[in-house]
Amino acid sequence: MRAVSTSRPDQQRQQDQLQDRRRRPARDDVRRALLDAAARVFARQGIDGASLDDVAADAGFTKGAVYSNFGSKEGLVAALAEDRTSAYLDLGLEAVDDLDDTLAVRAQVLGDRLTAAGDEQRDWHLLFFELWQRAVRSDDPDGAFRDRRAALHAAVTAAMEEQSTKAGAALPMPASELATLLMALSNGLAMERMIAPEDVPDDLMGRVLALVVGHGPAAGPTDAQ
Amino acid sequence: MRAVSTSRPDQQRQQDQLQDRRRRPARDDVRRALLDAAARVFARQGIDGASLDDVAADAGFTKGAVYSNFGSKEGLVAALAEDRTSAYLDLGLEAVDDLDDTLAVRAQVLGDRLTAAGDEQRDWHLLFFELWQRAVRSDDPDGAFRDRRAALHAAVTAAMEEQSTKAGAALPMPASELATLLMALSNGLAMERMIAPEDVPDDLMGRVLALVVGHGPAAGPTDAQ
DNA sequence: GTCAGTCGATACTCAACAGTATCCGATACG
DNA sequence: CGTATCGGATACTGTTGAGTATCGACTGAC
Repeated sequence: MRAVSTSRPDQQRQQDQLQDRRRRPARDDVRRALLDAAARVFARQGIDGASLDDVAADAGFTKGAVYSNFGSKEGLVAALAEDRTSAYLDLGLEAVDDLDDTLAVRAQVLGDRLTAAGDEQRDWHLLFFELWQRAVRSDDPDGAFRDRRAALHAAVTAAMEEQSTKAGAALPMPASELATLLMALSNGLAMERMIAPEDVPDDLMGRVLALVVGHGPAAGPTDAQ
Repeated sequence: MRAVSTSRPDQQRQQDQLQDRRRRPARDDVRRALLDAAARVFARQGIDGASLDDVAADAGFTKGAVYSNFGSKEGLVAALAEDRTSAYLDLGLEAVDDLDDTLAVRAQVLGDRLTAAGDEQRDWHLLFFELWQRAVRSDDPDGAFRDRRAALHAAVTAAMEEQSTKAGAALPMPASELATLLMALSNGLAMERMIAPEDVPDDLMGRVLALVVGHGPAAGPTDAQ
């Protein structure tokens, strides 16, 4: 059962890992492994800076597997964007959900969670910025990335409205603008934190969000009128 | 896209433009032209995606000029970072300077200016993000980009403190954190605006800044209601 | 057990590009 | 003028990497 790897080629090592020895891995597993490897390698070296050989080798396969599964490098990138942007959306929503407190406290907690998530997923965040760049450069308005971002924005907006209603407190600006602000702040602070961690305290984002949200036109935290 | 030019090689066209025909352009002019072309081409195609031939051709020269002036592609990128990051710093400081009003109003104006600047300099902003990426990936703590960013942060912090003193109003958080916040917000909102302009109203940044700054612990101006 | 189809490995092609060596003409200086 | 130097053009090299053609082994169906 031990994965003896003395001098046998990569694809056999991979097969040992994924299933029993000499068994061909299921297609979905290969796909997954390649996508995960692509996320790692692209994040570290940049999409343009990484070759398909690099990606495939990291997954324990060869380029052939990539072409068989994704058709081209561009196809791999598109699949990756699809795959990982969904994960991002889920993470954001999860952070907003099932909180039960005043708006300001919720905002604080949300900020802390997003900051922590950004730290843990530094690599993925780098990849995210690169996908964003590609989407902006290719002014195709129907890219997967744009769609996903729009969905995230809509979901966050809805969550904001819901939270505001539940808390019975008005928001300081339209929910949709707050959603934009949240996303911008999350990305912007993550950037600053990556390049100069000492300038971005752990709780900064939470404090700012609490400040903004707690300053509603109809109901601040202390002056409920 | 050939202009009216018939068949004369590029370097002669360039010489015609910069000085009289057949006159060799001054070294500094060549350098400038190459840097400007690099900013344009890199912003549009990405640094990795653009070849030195592309850059040189855009400036009306050939690759030889690049190697003669910058030694390597990496050298060109470094010089570009040096050149353009200074410009960015100046723009930020200029936007903060010579304002004379309440803190909140100043914040509002500052936000508007930064937003407008981001719109006008979309290309440069894209390049900026790519330089940021490179700086983050190469964890060399002494890169020109990091240094420049640190200088900008320090300058903005100082400006914040000065403004706060002049206005006689306390800030809602340390000036240094406000500086971080300002930079993050500027970058983050610029990103959102590039990919989804309709989600980011012109005055959003100004309003948020005013909201934050107007909510000082010791002196909110009138407390918005 | 046999056979067809599939999937990934392997070995290529071909183009693009960073970098280099050399050349040539304009400028600067005697 | 004549000559040396300098800076950019031109032609070349080597390498890298995307994409392709083919091959062989595993799988699943009967």
